[in-house]
Amino acid sequence: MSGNLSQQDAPMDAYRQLFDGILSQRLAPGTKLNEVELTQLFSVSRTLIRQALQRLQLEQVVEIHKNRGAFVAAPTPDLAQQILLARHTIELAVVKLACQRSSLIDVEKLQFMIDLEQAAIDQGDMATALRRSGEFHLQLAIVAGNQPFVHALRGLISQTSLIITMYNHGGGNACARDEHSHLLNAVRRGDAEQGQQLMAHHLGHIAAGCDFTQSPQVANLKGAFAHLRQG
Amino acid sequence: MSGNLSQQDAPMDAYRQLFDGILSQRLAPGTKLNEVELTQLFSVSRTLIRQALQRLQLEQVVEIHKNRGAFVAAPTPDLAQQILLARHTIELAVVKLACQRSSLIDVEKLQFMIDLEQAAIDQGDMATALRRSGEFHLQLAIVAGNQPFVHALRGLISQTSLIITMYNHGGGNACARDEHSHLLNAVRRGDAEQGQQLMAHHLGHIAAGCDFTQSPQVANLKGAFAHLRQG
DNA sequence: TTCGCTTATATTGTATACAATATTATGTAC
DNA sequence: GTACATAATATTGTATACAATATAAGCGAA
Repeated sequence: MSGNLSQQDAPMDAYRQLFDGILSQRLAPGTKLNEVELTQLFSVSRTLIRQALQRLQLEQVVEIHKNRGAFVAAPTPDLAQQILLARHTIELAVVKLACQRSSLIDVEKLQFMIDLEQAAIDQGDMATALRRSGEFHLQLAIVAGNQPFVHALRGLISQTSLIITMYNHGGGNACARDEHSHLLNAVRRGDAEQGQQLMAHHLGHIAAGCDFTQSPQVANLKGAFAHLRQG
Repeated sequence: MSGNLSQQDAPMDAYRQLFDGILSQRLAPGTKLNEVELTQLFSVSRTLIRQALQRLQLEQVVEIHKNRGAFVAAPTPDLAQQILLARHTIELAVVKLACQRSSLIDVEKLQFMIDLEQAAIDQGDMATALRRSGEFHLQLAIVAGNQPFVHALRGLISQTSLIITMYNHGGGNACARDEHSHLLNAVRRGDAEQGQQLMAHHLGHIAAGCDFTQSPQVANLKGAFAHLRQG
């Protein structure tokens, strides 16, 4: 049903916790990810922590500096624009494929994800909304049926979350629901032309909502995972 | 000058050996990569072998099945076409950027890489030629100045090598030199339109050279690395 | 023989131990 | 007090040891 990269593993656990922490903006860009702290937070050995960190690095969400440790990535304005351009290129191709291939079930699932995103928005939980927005885009790539696109977008979408955390100045993301809905309508009708146009606008809005002249806030590690400290 | 992903490390060593082995077609698709055998071949501990394998997995060049081990990836015909489509999408964008941004030094380096590839062809070393062909495409992405494209293409190009190993039936790749040269000419002139057209043809030829109706040859591990066995 | 079961071996998964490097703290000279 | 050198600490890098799983071998019954 979804990308089957060996689910339910123990290593996956630390990975997903960190991944969600980053996408939900609990882990701010630049945050140092101390390995032993993470072992205590997740109750696994450093081996698995390091696996998770390496994977996150290869997804470009974490930077690892030799002998210095791992940090949540903090894309520069220049890199941020490269990322958004890459998304533009890939997602235009994705939406075209999705328009050509999507089944009824695909559309239903996408609609469900839009509803989930909206629910988060209604509750004022913008962090969750942001994460679900990303999941919608990724699902679109899955529907498109192109594994390399899914793979590439997984990293790019996560990085976009970091970009929004760093450079977005409120407001801009609220219109996301309508844009996703309109996008899905184009997919429903199989109107690739229209779908691509909407996607281009949508991604353009993300970029437009960002101010690439000022910099980050760096949170601390234990604070971000306070909710799962037992003691 | 090139992508600076921490060079000269010990872990990099095992990674690069395996990577080159795959790209040079010494390691055939489907080959089981036994961890202890690799420790002996490369004289490092399993820790580093596993790191290398994980990285190769995330580049989609190796598949790791839980409790079963690592195998050189063997793309199905369907996946192969997805990969070539992804390359088409990304590399058309890449060549456009390269046409807009390339400096004189960039062009010289690209020309040098074409010469290297041709040298390998002249010596009849098609495996090396294939690897260098891939390096040319990757360098083009570097010149284009888009890090996500570089990142994505690294994996896609490697996978293409596997595809050619599995499905290509001779001949088709010989025309590569001229195609790369023509491509570079378009970049020199900054003619994005022409560059994209040539790139589309070039990638089309790769696909055209493949017969997706028959399957692989699987080599053994020790044979592929016989040249570095000290004994 | 061949199928199925049981046991032995091999291989991978995870945790720990040790080594190398970087960071911080301490103390002394100026 | 500041700057520098040196020592103590903390953190990461790598190798090994142990656990869990899968694979292969042996064996008996149909």
